[in-house]
Amino acid sequence: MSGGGSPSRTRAARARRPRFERQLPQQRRQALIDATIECLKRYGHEGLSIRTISAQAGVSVGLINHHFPNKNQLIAAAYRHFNSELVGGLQAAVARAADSPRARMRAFLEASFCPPNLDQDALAVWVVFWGLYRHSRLIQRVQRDTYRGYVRLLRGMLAERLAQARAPHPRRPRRRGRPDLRLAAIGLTALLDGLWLEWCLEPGAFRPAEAVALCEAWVEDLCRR
Amino acid sequence: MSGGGSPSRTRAARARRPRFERQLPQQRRQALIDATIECLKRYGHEGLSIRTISAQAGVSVGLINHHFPNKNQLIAAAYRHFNSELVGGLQAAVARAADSPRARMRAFLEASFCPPNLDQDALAVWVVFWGLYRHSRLIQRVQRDTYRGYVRLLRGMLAERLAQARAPHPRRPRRRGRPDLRLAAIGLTALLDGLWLEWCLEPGAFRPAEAVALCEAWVEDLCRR
DNA sequence: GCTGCTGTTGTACGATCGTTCAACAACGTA
DNA sequence: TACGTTGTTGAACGATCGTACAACAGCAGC
Repeated sequence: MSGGGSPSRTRAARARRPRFERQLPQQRRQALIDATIECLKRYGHEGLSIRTISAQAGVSVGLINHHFPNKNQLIAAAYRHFNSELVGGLQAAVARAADSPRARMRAFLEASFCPPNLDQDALAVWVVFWGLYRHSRLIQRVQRDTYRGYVRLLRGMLAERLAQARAPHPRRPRRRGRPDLRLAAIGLTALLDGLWLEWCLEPGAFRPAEAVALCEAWVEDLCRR
Repeated sequence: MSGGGSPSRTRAARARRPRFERQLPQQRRQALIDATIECLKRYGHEGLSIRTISAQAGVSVGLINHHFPNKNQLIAAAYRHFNSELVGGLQAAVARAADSPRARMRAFLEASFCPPNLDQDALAVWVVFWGLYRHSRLIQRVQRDTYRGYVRLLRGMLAERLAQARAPHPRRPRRRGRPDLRLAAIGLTALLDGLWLEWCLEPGAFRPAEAVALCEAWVEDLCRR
């Protein structure tokens, strides 16, 4: 209606709103990844459809296959992004903390039990990705690539925390039954993940601060052994 | 080919293999539920299709809607069965154990870290169900119905275990910082679930016995406080 | 203002989805 | 042996799925 019917380059024709905006591939790819995660949060596994995602991103159905070879590659890219956001956020929180093993561990735990990590929507996203894990080599590869960074971060902090606890009495004999670092890391990871899972499933069951306290108490017990 | 072309009731006609076997609704329903779980183990979320499930059960596509009003009801029934198998198995293990709080707790833990509960296939099934949780009221209802039994079992055992630990010194004042039963149950559940999850994701990372030991050490620490 | 590239659109296609339903057939009953 | 009940089949329906592709159009460079 509002002008522009003529093909001649009148001022009105030039001023009309473009039907779409071209973007750099990198930006568009990221927008599609964000839309994928948003769809997972809103609709769960059913949100993983080309049409749902493209609608969420405000683009046409054909665009996804222009930027990604197929749907699975988009999902894997979204999983990679989601994972690195988590690990990156935790690393940043640790880096911001005071320069002591105890403070770093606390910062790590508090970041783990805060938004955006402690979020029911986030659990919904994780769970769908986990459900794809067994039958998608792409997802398995992303998992292997990113999980390493998480384990290294947690293990490093636990190691320096335990080392500090022993430091005041360097010649004290190692008590029988002191768990090795490997089992300690396994246990802390389990407690952390389990609490995180429980809270997301039933946010009213306990407060995030209680989860942090439970984890810290666990580490304290380890140090006292 | 092999006889029976004639509609007359010859002996060959009567002896021919029936094209299908009628079953009681209850039996057929259970067979469909079993097939659903088997499909989830084999194909993950993609196994949740009417055709896949009916093929697994060896019946036609139409039969499912004869025994279940729709697909979601079948899935919910499968989830209910899967849950009660778990809780029932754990209860049975506890009932078989010696009559002491410590033995019961150990039996519970060992059953938790044994097949069929400790199983990668089982995790794949759980994860798909969890992915449906947020967007299916049916699944939410089943979860609410069955999870209660699990929590009650675990909480009861932990309560008697902690009570026993206090028993020898009934008049000893309650120490500062002793966690209440509520938080203790939350922590044990988290540790248990987290270890179970970790093992299923990476079965080589630790042995089931180590998981049991970690949980028992955690309970021991609780008792000593 | 024109041209070229390429990001973007939207229709079309075949496959598969959940569900329906008329017809079939197994088997208890008389 | 004939009948009636009802568990069972399998074709068919419309909807939706992922992907392909020809046409369109935004925008930089000349």
